[in-house]
Amino acid sequence: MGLAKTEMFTDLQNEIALYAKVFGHPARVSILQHLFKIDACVCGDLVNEIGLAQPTISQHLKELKNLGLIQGTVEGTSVCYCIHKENWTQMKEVMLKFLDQDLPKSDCC
Amino acid sequence: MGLAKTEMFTDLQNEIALYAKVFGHPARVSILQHLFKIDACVCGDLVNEIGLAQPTISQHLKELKNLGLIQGTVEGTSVCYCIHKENWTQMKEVMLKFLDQDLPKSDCC
DNA sequence: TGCTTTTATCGTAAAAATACAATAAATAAA
DNA sequence: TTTATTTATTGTATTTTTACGATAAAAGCA
Repeated sequence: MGLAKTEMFTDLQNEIALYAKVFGHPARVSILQHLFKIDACVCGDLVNEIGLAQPTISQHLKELKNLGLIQGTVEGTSVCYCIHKENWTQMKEVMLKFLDQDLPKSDCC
Repeated sequence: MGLAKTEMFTDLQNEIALYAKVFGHPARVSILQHLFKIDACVCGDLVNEIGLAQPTISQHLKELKNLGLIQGTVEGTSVCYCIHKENWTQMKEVMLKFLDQDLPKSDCC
């Protein structure tokens, strides 16, 4: 992207945007859905599950890990990933507060 | 961004990603928060409210409108924008279902 | 009609995101 | 130690996003 002028926005606005940006790609949505679905760690089968090259998946996993939404533990030659429960809950609170604002009762335009 | 291979993902995954992408910039988050805050239409003061150039704001508004999250009606020389209530509610349902999935009870990694 | 105000569009420079081949790194197995 | 397996990193071409100056378009006012 071009350079977003983050300094002119509040911390909350930037935080919401950062979370949203990581959900802004279907591959990462897919990875997260898979982690929820299997209800456990994913050890290595993500590349087969999603049809992207291994470096691409690794890059997406890194972004999710950088935001703290998933965690990975080394298990032999492979790495097991799962949802970071605490951080996911914290993210959810922030996003729900943004999405769940009261809509105006009156019709204006 | 580079080209996302949307054809290899489900409609839902692409829909979630599209909504998230539009929230993935603090300026658009700010615009939406302002629309909620004033609980009415915004007619022209968005450029002063947010510190970006007028064409930039116009571009962000267009993206929000393209996704149907806001609507605008012409009012003289200015245009009044507000949240599109039905579409916002629909978007919220999709996003909440994604964010509010059950976390695994067991600690795996 | 001519001028002002407000918003949209066009064009474009700069920066970021995406995808993947090539390669490195790390661990297990032989 | 050598080989195999799995994941991370590097490098890079392509595309998209962002921001804004310049300009057009649309409506009100003089």
